[in-house]
Amino acid sequence: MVKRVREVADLIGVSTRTLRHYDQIGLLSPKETTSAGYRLYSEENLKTLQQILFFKELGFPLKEIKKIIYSPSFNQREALLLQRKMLIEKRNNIDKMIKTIDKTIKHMLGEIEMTNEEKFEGINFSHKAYEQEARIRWGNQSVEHLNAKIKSMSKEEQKSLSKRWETIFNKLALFRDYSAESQDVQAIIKEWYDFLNENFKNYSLDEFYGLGLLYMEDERFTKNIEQYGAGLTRLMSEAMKVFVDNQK
Amino acid sequence: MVKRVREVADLIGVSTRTLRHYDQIGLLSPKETTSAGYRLYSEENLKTLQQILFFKELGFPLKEIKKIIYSPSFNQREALLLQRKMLIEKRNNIDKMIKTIDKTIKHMLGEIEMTNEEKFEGINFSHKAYEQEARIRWGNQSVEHLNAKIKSMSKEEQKSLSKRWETIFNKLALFRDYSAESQDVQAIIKEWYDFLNENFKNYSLDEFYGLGLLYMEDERFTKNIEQYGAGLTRLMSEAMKVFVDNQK
DNA sequence: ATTGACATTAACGTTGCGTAATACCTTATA
DNA sequence: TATAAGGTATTACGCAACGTTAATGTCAAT
Repeated sequence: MVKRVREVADLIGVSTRTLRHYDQIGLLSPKETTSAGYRLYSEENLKTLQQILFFKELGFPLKEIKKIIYSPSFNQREALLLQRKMLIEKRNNIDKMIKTIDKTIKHMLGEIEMTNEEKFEGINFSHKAYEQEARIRWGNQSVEHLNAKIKSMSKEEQKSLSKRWETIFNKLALFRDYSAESQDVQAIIKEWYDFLNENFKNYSLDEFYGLGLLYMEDERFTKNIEQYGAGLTRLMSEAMKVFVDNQK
Repeated sequence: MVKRVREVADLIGVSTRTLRHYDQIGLLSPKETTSAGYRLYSEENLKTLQQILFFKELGFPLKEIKKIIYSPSFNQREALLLQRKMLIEKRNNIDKMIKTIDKTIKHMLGEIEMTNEEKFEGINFSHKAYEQEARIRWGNQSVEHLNAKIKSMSKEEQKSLSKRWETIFNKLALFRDYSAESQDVQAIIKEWYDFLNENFKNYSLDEFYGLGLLYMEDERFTKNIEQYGAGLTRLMSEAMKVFVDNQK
């Protein structure tokens, strides 16, 4: 009639370790033990174990369960009601957390849209106030070509473009404190030059130089770039000058 | 501009222990440390800390946060969505637990009604099979009187009665292993005698003795009393005999 | 007697810090 | 400038509920 740990464990669905643990903390001691120290559980032990698991499923900590099960004065109903309250609090917390996550994700998506737009606004020089200057510096076609290209791209392509753009500036941010002449910075500038040439049109070195100057003056652009690190625009502009000089 | 642990802790609202912990596990290391080992936090450190706390509030474990914080933004979105799923699962679990509790409490209330009824059934000797015997032993009136009394009581009164009844038997259960002659047991029997006299009718000592015998024979009664402890009926019956003998 | 299945105790690992205990560092005041 | 007072640093244990080896003992059957 009495059962050993393995049998009890399999029967009820707990681990033998759990049984030993419950014995250790005095939550459920087997009715008797053999001289060799084997734990022997009675039928009543099994019933108690069921009770314990019941309260455990409801989220009671073992200490509480110990009180509930063994002290008749401790009112089970009250304990259950208290636990109910706690559970409802937990649920409310979780609801809040879920809402926060939803908000955050929405916000992130919004930010991405925003920054993407801003990013392309920084690249899109057809905006009236700068159109004339750009024309003067670069000649007509290049600007038109650039804008047309962006507009013709699918959302996906724009995203991909945006990512490469982002990567380059993130890299540059790492060398924020380096000089414009440093190899590291120059390597990134070359990447940037190649990026523009690949995606838009072949810029002449002079045009590229002019672009650098424009960056410095265009607030939409500086604001955008400075997000990656303070002083980045200046570094970039200077580095572009150095780059052009080196190529000549 | 740099801040030491205390200042950061007060500013952000965490403990210095937490800051050291985060440093230990590599979640947030101060930008620099003095030669004496003092941690010095930069503004950027503060921003990161805010981020960490944000994710912590959403229930992320620190290990996860470590990954999330130092990874690009699209991973953050994925992590948030995953966490959302987990939170919803948790909420479902909690809902289940609450439902279980509600069911259990209802069930308990039902049980209480049940046992109350059974309790009074044990006291209610108008049941046909025992009516005659009771009449023979006690005479007619007493039984009628007792039953009439119970029926005339409000639910509230019945509950109160039930509680006193319960208390007495719980006390008796404590002395389960004592002899019927012991002072402790006799004191409880006197309480029981007084209880009956107060609430029903003045029993003569002989009637009280007869009641004790009846208990032993009536299965409804024994079953009820044995719930408080095995062998209680016999102890009680014997103790009632002793009580009566002592009074004579 | 040996073996294989089952049991035992001991002790570390996990999560996120709280809470000492003890010793060095910094700074303000005398 | 010495000293007191208050910060900070480094261990290291504690908590909850077991999981997980590791080393070793017991039981039952061959």
